[in-house]
Amino acid sequence: MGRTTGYDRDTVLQSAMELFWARGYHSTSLKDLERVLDMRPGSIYTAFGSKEALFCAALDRYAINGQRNLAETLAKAQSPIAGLAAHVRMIGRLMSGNPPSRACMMVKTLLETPDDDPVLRRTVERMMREVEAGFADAFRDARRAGEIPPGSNPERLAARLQVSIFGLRAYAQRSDAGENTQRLADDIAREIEALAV
Amino acid sequence: MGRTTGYDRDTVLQSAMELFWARGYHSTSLKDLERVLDMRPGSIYTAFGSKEALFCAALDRYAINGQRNLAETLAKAQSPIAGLAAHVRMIGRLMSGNPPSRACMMVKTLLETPDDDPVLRRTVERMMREVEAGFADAFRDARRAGEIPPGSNPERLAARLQVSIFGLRAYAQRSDAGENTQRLADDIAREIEALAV
DNA sequence: TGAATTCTTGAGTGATTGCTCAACTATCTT
DNA sequence: AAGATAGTTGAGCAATCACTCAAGAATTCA
Repeated sequence: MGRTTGYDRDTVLQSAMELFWARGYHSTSLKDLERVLDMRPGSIYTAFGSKEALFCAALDRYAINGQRNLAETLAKAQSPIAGLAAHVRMIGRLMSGNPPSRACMMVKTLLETPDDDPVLRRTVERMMREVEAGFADAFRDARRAGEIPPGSNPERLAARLQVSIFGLRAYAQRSDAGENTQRLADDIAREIEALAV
Repeated sequence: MGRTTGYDRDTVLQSAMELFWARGYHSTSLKDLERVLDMRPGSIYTAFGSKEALFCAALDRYAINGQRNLAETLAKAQSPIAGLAAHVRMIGRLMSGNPPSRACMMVKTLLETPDDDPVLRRTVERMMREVEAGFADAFRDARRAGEIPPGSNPERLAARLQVSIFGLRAYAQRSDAGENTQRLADDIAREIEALAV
């Protein structure tokens, strides 16, 4: 009973994610959020508690989206290595669309957060560990299947891949990156494929 | 004639650079700057004009530092490829010291600046182009000297290297990166060395 | 229909932002 | 010593920040 909410929580979270992803945490004001979410401050605060909590919920949505994308690409691919290479090529293609930002929202958050931030920093680092662990799982699968040499180190390869993707998407954020982004994504994908025996 | 300045401009710029590098542009307030520079707002404004102009001067100092480091490493090295590999290994070592931030100040600026920022964004992108051009010069030298295959593409290799360094330093910003940073730097250095015939 | 409940509203909170400027201080020249 | 010049000071400005809360609106119960 009582009055029903006049917004759809999922839609609102998606909009918040896009805004935060584009502008970052500090550069996004509550006025911006009020406009984009079409909600008044009181409603925002009863719904999410604080700007920080809303950001965390938005970041969570972003991370879950990314994890689902990776899982789907891996599932569709003929092999783990082919899947990882396809994932990187897809990232390259995504940059040509008009995403809120070409840079990764997790990296943006990592870089604008002080080392000892108890909430945002811990949250984003946990998410990064999960993504990295997902890569490591795929490399482990590849090793088990004999797709890459038995001496390969999945954790090491996973960290190296995350570095490449972090870098690719930071580079892509340059407004003068142009066609380089696609080519770099392809170069990185080829490096992954070159791991196969 | 007239009163002499009570501060050393070079020292002040160094302090400003360290603060901005650590905290980023938006999260650094003038109160922070007043404390770290030991200057009152009036002095800061007569000396630098605005927070943005001071940031640009600090960023310029950062970029010049980096360019000098690269040039010195390349000059000391036995070959261009050896020099680039040494540069990457040096970056890995720098992360173990206590730099204001493990992430690159240029990347931090790129990621916290809107696409159409007329000052900060154009400035940082020009700097990135210069660094990338420096890498390309070294790869061109290597090709001319026959150190890498004649069919190598210096511009492409330079972009790929910049991506690796951007990524490495973003990864290193994670407080849980630990010894991975050193190992990743070494992995990247080996990839460069593997280009040699 | 009216009480109970839930959600929305937006003016307003104190704190902080980047920045200014009139008063003041130090140094130079004569 | 006195005037001219250059640099420093810090109280304070308008704007903005994240956030609050009393009042009003919508819905469900009896």
